[in-house]
Amino acid sequence: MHTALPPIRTEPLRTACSACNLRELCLPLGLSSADMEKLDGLISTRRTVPRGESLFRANEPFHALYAVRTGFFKTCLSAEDGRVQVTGFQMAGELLGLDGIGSGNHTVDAQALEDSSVCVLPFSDLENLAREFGALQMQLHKIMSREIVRDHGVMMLLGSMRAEERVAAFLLNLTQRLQARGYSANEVVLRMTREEIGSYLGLKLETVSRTFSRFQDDGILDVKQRQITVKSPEALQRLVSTAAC
Amino acid sequence: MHTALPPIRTEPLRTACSACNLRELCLPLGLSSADMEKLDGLISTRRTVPRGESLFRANEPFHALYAVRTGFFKTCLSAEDGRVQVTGFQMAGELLGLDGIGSGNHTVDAQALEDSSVCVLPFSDLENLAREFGALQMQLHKIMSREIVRDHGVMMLLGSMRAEERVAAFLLNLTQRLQARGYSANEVVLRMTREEIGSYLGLKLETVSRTFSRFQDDGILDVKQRQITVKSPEALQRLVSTAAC
DNA sequence: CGTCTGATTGATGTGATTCAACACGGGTGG
DNA sequence: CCACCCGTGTTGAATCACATCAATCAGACG
Repeated sequence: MHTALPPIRTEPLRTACSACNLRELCLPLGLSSADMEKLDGLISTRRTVPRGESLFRANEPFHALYAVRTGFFKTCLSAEDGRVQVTGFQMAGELLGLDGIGSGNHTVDAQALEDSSVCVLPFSDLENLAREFGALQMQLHKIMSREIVRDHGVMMLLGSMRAEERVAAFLLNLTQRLQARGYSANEVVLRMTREEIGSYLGLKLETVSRTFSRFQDDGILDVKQRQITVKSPEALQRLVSTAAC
Repeated sequence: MHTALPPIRTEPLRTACSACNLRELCLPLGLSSADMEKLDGLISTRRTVPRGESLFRANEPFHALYAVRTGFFKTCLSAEDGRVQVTGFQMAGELLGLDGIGSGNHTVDAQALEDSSVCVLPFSDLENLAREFGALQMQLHKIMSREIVRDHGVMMLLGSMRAEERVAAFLLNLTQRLQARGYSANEVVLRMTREEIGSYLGLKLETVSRTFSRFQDDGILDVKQRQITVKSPEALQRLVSTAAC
């Protein structure tokens, strides 16, 4: 410990991909350190998004993908008639904006559910870099493919699961992703409202609330507002995997 | 007209991408003719899939994407507990297999609903070619992105639409895709059963059947088994867009 | 011509929604 | 510092849309 002057930059030194603690979860996964340095050069901008603000909105022109550094987002698809569907929740290391590539315009709103920061990945630069580095290209393709697979899972959930199973699957998915980021698998602080969970799961907020209460009665969860303690992950797992029987 | 000997090859000359009538709907979209010739070289194999057979199955290793040349497919996701979700129906010009890129294994079963044929696109070759031709890379990214957007639309459908709206949206989507391929927008021969439609839409087959009947009573459709005549596309459109009101 | 799969239709059941009342907690302003 | 308020969450009762169960029908096919 030294007693020298305080650092001149109050802002912390910009974390490079190569030094980012998310590199095993994010775009750089599988890249050599040489390739990763090239990727560092690409990320010239970062952006902070205060809670409640949008990172981008539907119909805005698409220019970049965004990698969540810190915080938590939701993506919403809006229908002409005003209905809104939450299509996903994104946490650190996950990519936002893939929906915009196809048409050149974003198709969903990405809103921060808590104060958040993202790395901006200008897409044409990313494509250029991907053409140079097969590993980056492959990783990008894998990420897009996994998003498709995730969506298929949600389709299964929405198409054929009952409320209890949906909520159980949602909680398991959330805890697993948090665990991969070094958090406890049993303690979750929900960043979203019951209504947002319901929208994602195709349920009304009352049904989500009731299901949480039932899980608490059954000793599976401890629910204190948004503070959830998973007392029996096994029970949740049983609910999703033996659902039809 | 000449009277010479019959052609030596009974098989018709292989259609190249550059000469394919699907090129405006398929991967080659937007490629220069020079690029398209390179793509021709990539497609060394074609495959026919008889009705009822699988093009690939979940958990099989992923090697290639498939472009539907003729016919009709469904993709199914199976849960451990035996439940099955139809995740999509694919027709001429559409790509199959994107789900397999992420893990290296297919995650769904792709089954032909009628005798079909596909172009086989070995994925590593495709990635190599995409690295050479920015236009091909861009087109591949767009196709994957559009699949994500489509999935989001299905999530909206499954999450917040009622049975009538789901069936109306399904029929509209089908007729629009058929129309883009030169078929009538009013006459549809369904290639799938009521049960498969129901699985896709998150409904039971009886509900699908009843909804068809109701549409017929309302004068919106003419239903004769799998032969559907859309008498009022406007009414269908109204159902999906003014649903919440 | 009988069999079989897929489709239709009706009667009944039920899980989720709707509507409504109330509770909680965090923030603001008197 | 407390009263009030507002967004959020919980809970109950009634309702409804879809599922379930069951019978019958229509074509396709051997």
